Amino acid sequence: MTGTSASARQAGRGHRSGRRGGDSGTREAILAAARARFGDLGYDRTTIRGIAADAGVDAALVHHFFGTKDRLFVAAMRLPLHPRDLVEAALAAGSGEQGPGEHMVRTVLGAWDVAEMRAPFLGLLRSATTSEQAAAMLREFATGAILGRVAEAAEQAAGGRGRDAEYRAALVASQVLGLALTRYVLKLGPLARASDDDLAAAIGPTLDRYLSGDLG
Amino acid sequence: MTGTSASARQAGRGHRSGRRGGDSGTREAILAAARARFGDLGYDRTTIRGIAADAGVDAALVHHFFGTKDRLFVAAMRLPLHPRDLVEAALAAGSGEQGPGEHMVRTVLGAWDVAEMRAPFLGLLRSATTSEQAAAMLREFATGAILGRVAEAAEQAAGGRGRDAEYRAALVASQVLGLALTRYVLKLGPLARASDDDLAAAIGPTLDRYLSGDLG
DNA sequence: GTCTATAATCGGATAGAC
DNA sequence: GTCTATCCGATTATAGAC
Repeated sequence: MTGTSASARQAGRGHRSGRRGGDSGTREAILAAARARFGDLGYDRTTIRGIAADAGVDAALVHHFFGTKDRLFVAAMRLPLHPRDLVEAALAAGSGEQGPGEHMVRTVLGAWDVAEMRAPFLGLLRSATTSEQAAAMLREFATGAILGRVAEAAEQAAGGRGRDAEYRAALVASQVLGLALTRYVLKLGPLARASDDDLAAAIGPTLDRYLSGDLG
Repeated sequence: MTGTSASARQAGRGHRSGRRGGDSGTREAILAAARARFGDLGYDRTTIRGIAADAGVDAALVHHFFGTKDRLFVAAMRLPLHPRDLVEAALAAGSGEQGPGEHMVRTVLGAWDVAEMRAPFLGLLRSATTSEQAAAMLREFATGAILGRVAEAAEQAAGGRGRDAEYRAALVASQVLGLALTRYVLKLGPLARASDDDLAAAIGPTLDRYLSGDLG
């Protein structure tokens, strides 16, 4: 569906120019195919054979490179960015013109638009509901990515009530993951159709309140 | 995990008293075991053989009663209540003392506390990320259950902007499903620990705003 | 590095005896 | 209604030849 069958050549190692002793590009092709398959189908329904077919190689080769399916999953779901850097990068851009929450929603939506990010996100979300391993990865990413934002918000906002920071971060995660689930996985019509602007305007204030507002 | 192995006798048919010609209780035992397994593991990781073992019967009997795994899933995920009735029932209780959103959060949390509801919810949520069939069922339930609430809210609130009702309902669904995902499936610490009161106070106003507030 | 076997399970589904 | 026996397909993973 995300059709990246046999592209993505010349990934690493700046050595000379010809092919090195142990790099023909197939490893990257397998990784790309795995990302796409895990993203579309989740862990359970993705097969090594299917990945190998997409990459145009034999199934045994996948094992040769990555060992088990578990290890391949971890390698394929690795993001090109560290969670914290994702937030930091988005944070540097346009700070101040709008509420932090609105900016955060735009950042999230922007990340989902990049193929190299969307596939891992989808794969993690689709697999986390049945695989404890995937759940742990998503948990770590969600809290790791959001806690940084929360720390900053708590810094400039509250004076005393900064110790429910983790609770506030979790509330943000619930809304952000809920949006991802309903918009990209469940594909609820109204949310799938909505523009980034509309969603930012609608959900941004919610995050602002979770981050630093009065929670009753 | 939800241990209901061989209970739940005498479910239907008010005929006389002795066992009828085609009802020995095993059918209900299979259904109960299926509910528990689908809820804990999702569709893919649940096996007919495992369900049969839990119910204390042979695997062939499961097929005899329900045919295919798909049909068994549908039967097991059927709620004891119609979505609309769920909202209506919760609506009738305490209306007026608090915001509609806060009441809605309490209703949802209350439903998740009842075993006969939690298992289907979990099963639907766990399976919807990889099965289009399950996704359709969850989609239908989520929108069906929430649209009634929205209709009522739109009635007493807005005068003109009542035609983005489906968009508002979808926003509510995103937060409610996000809460379910993070609290019951992902088990994010702060959300799993939080009390019903705290969650209602924190999330209720969000729903109120989605239902009838200004969305930018 | 790459592929051909092949091992070892496991899962859904069916036929048919009792 | 219930179980035994079985078919058939698919999957992960490994050993080893080229």
